[in-house]
Amino acid sequence: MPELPEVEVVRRGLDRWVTGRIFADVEVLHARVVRRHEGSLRDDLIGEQIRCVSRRGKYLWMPLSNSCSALVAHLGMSGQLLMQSDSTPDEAHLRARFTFTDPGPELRFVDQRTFGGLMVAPLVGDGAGGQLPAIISHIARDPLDPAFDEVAFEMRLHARDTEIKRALLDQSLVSGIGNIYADESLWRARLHGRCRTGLLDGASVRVLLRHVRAVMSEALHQGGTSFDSLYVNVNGESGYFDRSLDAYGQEGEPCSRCGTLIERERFMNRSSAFCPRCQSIS
DNA sequence: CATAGATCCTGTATGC
DNA sequence: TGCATACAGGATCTAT
Repeated sequence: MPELPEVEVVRRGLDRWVTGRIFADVEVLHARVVRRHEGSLRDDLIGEQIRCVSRRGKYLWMPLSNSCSALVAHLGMSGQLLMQSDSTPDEAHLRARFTFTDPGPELRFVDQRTFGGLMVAPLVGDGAGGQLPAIISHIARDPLDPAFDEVAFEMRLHARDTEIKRALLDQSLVSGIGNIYADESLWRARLHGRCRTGLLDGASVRVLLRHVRAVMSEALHQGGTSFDSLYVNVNGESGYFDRSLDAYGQEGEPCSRCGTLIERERFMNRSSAFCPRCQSIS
């Protein structure tokens, strides 16, 4: 599942391979991929040059040379952005193809479950001298963003009456965290996902954030190694970071801290893995 | 308004 | 063997 580290790996790859290139053609092979786009993606992109590749949380966008809009991408659950030679056979779940005016590789969007999407959207100021697509202005900065406001996050978290895991997954509070890194961060912080946010003091929140940053940084560091082919497997099965997981997917395995068997419970329509002994609910 | 739950989607794994 | 069901979950929409 692509969360912040995986999306950042993709961003770095795209930045190197598509920045400065000009769209020659766009082929949408599955209507659902552009369900949030009004009009023709092709018409809005042909002739536009990509200025750079940016990211906030799990969203990617490529500002265009018209200087007022960007191609926005979200990988959803299973999306991949791949650089491929035009002679490479189409992938089974190829949803969109972007070709360029130069002879370099084409860009493909492959997405088995079609939770991902593409759209061209207007850019607005981000309040700190930068720009971001208006459509994602509700997405909070992520914990690796230098402009992430830790104190403001603490206050918003404390004011909220909900469970801490739900809050971590709320992209309008803090972005980039998905089910895997939420479980890992909570395990490291010895917090149960159902712990109420109102019970956490500032120190606890800071410790939790420190673990969020650490686990994401470690995953990002390892993700860099599989990057040469410009292929990042984001279907949750491959996993260069799998060996480092202490909670996610570890149901029935002994907790690497105390030996108690990791348990799993359904929560928010998804699985939560945790150590029933280490992780406190209050 | 804030929070909780339902929903979309398809390949893989499991159960009978 | 074959069919049916459960499961994976990010973001958004709907309900309370």
